[in-house]
Amino acid sequence: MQNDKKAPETQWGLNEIISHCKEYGFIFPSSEIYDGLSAVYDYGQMGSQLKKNLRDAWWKSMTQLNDNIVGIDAAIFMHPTTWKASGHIDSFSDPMIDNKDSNKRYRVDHLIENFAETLKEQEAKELLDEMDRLLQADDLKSLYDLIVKYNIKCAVSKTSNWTEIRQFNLMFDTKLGSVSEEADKIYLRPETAQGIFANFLNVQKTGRLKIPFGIAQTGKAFRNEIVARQFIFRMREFEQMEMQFFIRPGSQMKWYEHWKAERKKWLEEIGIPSNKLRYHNHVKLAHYADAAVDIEFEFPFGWKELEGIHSRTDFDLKQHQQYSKKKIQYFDNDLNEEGKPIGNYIPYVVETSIGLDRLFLTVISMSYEEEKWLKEDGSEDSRVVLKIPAKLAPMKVAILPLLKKDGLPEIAKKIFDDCKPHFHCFYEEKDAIGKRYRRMDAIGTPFCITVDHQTKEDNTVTIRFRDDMKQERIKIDELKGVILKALQ
RNA sequence: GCGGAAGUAGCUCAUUUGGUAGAGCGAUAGCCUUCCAAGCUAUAGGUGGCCGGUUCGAGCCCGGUCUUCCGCUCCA
Repeated sequence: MQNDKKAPETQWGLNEIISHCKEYGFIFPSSEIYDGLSAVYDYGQMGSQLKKNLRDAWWKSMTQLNDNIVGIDAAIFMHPTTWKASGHIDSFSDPMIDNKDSNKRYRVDHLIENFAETLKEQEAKELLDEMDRLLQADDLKSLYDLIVKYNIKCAVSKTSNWTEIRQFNLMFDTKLGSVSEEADKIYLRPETAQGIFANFLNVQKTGRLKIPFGIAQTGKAFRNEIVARQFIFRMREFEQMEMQFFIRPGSQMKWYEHWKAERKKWLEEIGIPSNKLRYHNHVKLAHYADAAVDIEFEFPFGWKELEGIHSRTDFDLKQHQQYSKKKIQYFDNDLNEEGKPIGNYIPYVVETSIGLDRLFLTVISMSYEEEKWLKEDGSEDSRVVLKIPAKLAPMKVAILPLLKKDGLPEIAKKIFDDCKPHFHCFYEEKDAIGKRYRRMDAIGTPFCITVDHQTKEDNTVTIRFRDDMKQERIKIDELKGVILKALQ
């Protein structure tokens, strides 16, 4: 189809990956039997396992391999004031207006500001003051009147044929309480970070944690994106893996550089090719950040953000301190140059934030291959294979009797039962062996164990490697050890 | 949200001026096979996205609607 911006060196693109994900139980469009739900996807039997493996790998690297990082699991619902404090209510709800002739959409403030630049200084100031007042008051009707009064035109169509002003907010809201009239509006969190900030004191005190330390969390977040496209890259419901690292003020650049390097290193360690990763510095910074960088991956549709590292200063904790009227401070017992404790301060924060779904898409993108080659008799052979790093693969091992007779299935089932507790195994005796290998390739199973007649003589089986299709013969007794070693 | 394109079995598609839908692959159950898909047999699976209109009769014509894709708008 038309969407296929395939990387130049390959014959496949996003569409092939989407099809493959659906065909083999990785990802389905949500509510497909009801014609689907835009920009929402379900993870299937293979996908949910791969996703879990990625989440587990991240969680382990953060909370187990760093002795100064702990994990939490905060609720999706938070007190509405949280989002006042974080700035999400004010900064990310923009009134929009469309021009009916050009179909161009504008943010109302941008439209008026651009127009103001054409006015004399005094007039412009009056207009902008009025705009600010109305924006503050959420008075969309009067804002519309203002646009009409000044006869502001669309730059493209040169007309002032405007739609009504509509409020766009990226946050989903719902009602807390079963009686809707008495209920309060609450939001589905648009990021997990605020659950960490709101629990800063709880975790720091109960964990007796000393700065610098980090709090990690994985979980769902929700954003009402205007346009959601590119498969699971941008979804309305998605999963974040975030870590907020709390540090002494003034040390933010050191830690920013530290995590910038650490995170790219980790991505490479789990198997992402380094030539598919790059940094992209933010020029325009968000209201809370004093430095920000993306780690981008080369997706089938181009270089896009996979993970962000942000120096968030003390913005968030300071905001929560102000809105909650609770002192959010840390007493630092380390001594300064004068030999006295450094004392109280609001910690600074360096954040690492990666989208689990984007990481999933990254792994699928880099793993997917369509291979073709000539067989010995000259005919063409091919396969689709997911070369997922073994330790991330959803299915680790397939146990296959070469034939469905002569006692081979019985031996294979025995091996299957022995291996089951140690890693995810799949047993299958149907169809020719080559066909079963192909099916395992398609879901990315790194190892196939085949039981043949020789097994009955010397207790050996063949182990077949997914990536090069080579085989080795090994003793059944050594099987578990060999595979466990390969999965490390 | 606007504009354009598309929507027939799990997948890829066919049914050439409207006459109650087929194939390949896949799946399932067998058979045959001692190592890399496409050997044999059988079976399942579609109210042709949905609703309505024209017609004796519509997958094919018309209208609406939903969904997907492409472009634009937005993106901490």
